[in-house]
Amino acid sequence: MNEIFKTHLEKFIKIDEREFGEILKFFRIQSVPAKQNLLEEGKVCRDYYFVLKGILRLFFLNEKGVEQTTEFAIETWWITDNMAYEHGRPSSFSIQAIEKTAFLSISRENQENLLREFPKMEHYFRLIYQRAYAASQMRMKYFLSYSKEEFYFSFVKSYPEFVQRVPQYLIASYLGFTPEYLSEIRKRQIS
Amino acid sequence: MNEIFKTHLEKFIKIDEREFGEILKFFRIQSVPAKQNLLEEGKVCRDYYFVLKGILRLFFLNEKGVEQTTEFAIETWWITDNMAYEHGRPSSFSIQAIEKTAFLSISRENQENLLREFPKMEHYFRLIYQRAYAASQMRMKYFLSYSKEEFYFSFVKSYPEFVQRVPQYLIASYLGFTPEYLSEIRKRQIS
DNA sequence: CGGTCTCTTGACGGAGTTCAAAGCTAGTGG
DNA sequence: CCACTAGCTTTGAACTCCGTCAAGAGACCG
Repeated sequence: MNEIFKTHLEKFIKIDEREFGEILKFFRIQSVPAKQNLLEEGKVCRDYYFVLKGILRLFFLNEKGVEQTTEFAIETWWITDNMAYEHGRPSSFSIQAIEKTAFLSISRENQENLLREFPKMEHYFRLIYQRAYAASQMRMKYFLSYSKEEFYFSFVKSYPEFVQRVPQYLIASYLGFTPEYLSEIRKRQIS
Repeated sequence: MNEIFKTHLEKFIKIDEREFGEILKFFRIQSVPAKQNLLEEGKVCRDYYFVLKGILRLFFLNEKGVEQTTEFAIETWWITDNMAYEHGRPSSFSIQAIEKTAFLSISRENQENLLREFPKMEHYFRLIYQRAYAASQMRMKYFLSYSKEEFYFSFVKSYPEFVQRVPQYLIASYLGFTPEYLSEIRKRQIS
């Protein structure tokens, strides 16, 4: 399972077996069943998660008490409440497994030590954050430029795997509208 | 003017006068009047911008030909089309000065060389991207949890300086609605 | 003081929400 | 392997937030 992480790292940095072993020591490997929470809104956010197998989602409860999903993470994606993680503060989000999920986790202290000891990991994380930020910048663009209907179809086209693996009401939530409206959109397309 | 950059850097890394001089060589310093573009949609995005004095905005033309602003940058903020910058591709956005603006710019090749030569700058940029990503994650949360009216008032509260310095129609655009509706919201509040 | 850019007003329409109920599907235990 | 149940998806009707359009009122600049 750890091989997934090694293969992923090698896309960004050169790394040998011994080094990888040293790096792994900073992480914990865990596995949770579907529906289980890794982090709960209001609790201090200590860890950053890397998905090895499965899907996680990030969400919060809006004022009506409805869960609002804002991010998914599949294999080789990182996920956390970054603001809370960085400042060691209570989280504004919860994180939950959608499928049975295996993942690595690293605490902020461990991450700091890791980056100090392995400058190539500083390089790696700089690239990871840079890409994550670039992706979220584009997401905001799509969000503002498309109608909800166009937004849904562009999402399906870009991430067909999500539509397979994630229930529709979560996709609707992620895209910022109701499951009822998503159902209506889909009906239009089929006919 | 360069002192602004040095003071900013010192919040993240230790740096002496000689080193700062070396680092500065990777940048160009420029100044543009209000309304001038630094980057135009469709043209290759080569530079990353750091605002010393003034305000920049990032925007694109939607299908109706209306400018949609998605980001502002004031003093000590970085701004670019990150996706295009990273891949050296044509930009999906334009960047324009709102006020007369002085800024530093660095090309991607220069940034790569800078980070290779000064590992502490790799550390600096890792932190910058991490924060930018965390902020955009929270922005998405606000975007999805608030009504347009609440979103406007929370924005005014968090960034009063923007409301002072930026015309209302740009703020409306940034928040994802029309200047007419913003006007209506403001009328409600006053009465 | 003229002209252009920005902000306000109001009438109307439509995209998307809400609520309630029925139809499906998949997982679970017997 | 079937039956039951809980959770997910679909339907439809009423409603509302917000966009569109068009016109007027300020404000700022040369």
